[in-house]
Amino acid sequence: MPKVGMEPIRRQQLIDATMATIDEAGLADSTIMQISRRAGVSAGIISHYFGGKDGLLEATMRHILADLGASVARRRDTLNGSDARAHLYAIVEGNFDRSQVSQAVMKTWLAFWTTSMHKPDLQRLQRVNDRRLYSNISYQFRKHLAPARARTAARGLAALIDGLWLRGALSPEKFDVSNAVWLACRYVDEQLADSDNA
Amino acid sequence: MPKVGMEPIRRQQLIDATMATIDEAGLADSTIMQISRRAGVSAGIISHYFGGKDGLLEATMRHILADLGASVARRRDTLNGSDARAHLYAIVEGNFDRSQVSQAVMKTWLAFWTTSMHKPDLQRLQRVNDRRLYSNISYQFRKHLAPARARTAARGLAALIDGLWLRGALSPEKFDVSNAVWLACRYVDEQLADSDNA
DNA sequence: TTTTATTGATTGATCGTTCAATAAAAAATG
DNA sequence: CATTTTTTATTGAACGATCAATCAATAAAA
Repeated sequence: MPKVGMEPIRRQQLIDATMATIDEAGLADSTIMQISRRAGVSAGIISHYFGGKDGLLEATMRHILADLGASVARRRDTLNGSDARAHLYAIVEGNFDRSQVSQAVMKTWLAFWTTSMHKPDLQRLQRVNDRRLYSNISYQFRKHLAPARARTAARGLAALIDGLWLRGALSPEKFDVSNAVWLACRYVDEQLADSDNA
Repeated sequence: MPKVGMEPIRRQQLIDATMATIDEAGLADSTIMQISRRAGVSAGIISHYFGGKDGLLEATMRHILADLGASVARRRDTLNGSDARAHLYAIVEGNFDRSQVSQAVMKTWLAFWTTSMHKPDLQRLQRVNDRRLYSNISYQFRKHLAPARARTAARGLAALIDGLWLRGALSPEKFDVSNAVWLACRYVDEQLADSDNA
């Protein structure tokens, strides 16, 4: 089996297996033996490629964060120079991208949020992502709203996105993604409409 | 030390110690020895009063859920027969009650959310609480909005509350509770204002 | 003397890590 | 082209550490 250039393949297999295992058993009950077995390799491989279980978990979180960033960036690249509303819509839609709303990804996200509270490395990762979402939203709102109002609108939209996403993750029912996107976009409309009055 | 009627005292001590330990080390790294040591008792006591570690965790979650329910109920009892807006404000304020926004409680909440995804017992608890929040909000909105619009407004407000709360929990900065309450109440205002148009 | 409350060492099981052994591909050699 | 040699990839048993649960012993109140 050994062939050169296995590293990126194994890394991806193990990251996928990690999310699938977390989806099935939860992070607390995910052992490296379950993960490696699902990936079709031995347990020792994990320490070889990731230095240990912690390294695998951090790599998995980085992978999810990169996916989210790419989902948003992809949609925003299609509208160069469009108005703020279109950018805000793109941000909302990117956050509810297909790659972000599978059971496995949502459960992994939540598990990492919980874990990151006590692990500085993961906390830093989570925070960078959080600030980026807020900054992007805030920047767009500032095009139409005074700074203080833009900050408020950005806080509200970021919270609404996270909240819809969280409730979708926790609910046993199927996550109605298009309804969540619609709700968040309506919030954008309401905030921008307020710029006429005030 | 042994005196009759120790059970309720010990149970409360152990539940408090559980939240404090989760706050400090996270649920994943909270052992029954750490918890019992913090409570000033031996490890064996936990199995004696709660049947095991799982029983202690479920009792802790029940305790937090009861606190949240009481926080909301207390505020709503003071306004018998008031209008929908006042009830919705009370629900918002109850969800951001002092007892719900301490670091220890927020970290415990998040840990239980994550765990509940894989433990039917905890999932049922979490779900009952979730439905109650939504039902209460939805009922109030229906006084002023058509059913479909009331449902949407309720989904939005519930998500906004959870999202603000989640971002407050995850942020390293101090949770600006009054700002969160204000933001959620503004959302209530906007939804009720829409009943004039449409 | 009886009952209630509590202890904490022991037990059994689980898990992450390590590392010497192995196997296959790639490179070197004739 | 056939072979040996080297490199790369992988295995999985053994080890050490950790933890939840148990239960016989203990101590204080009733």
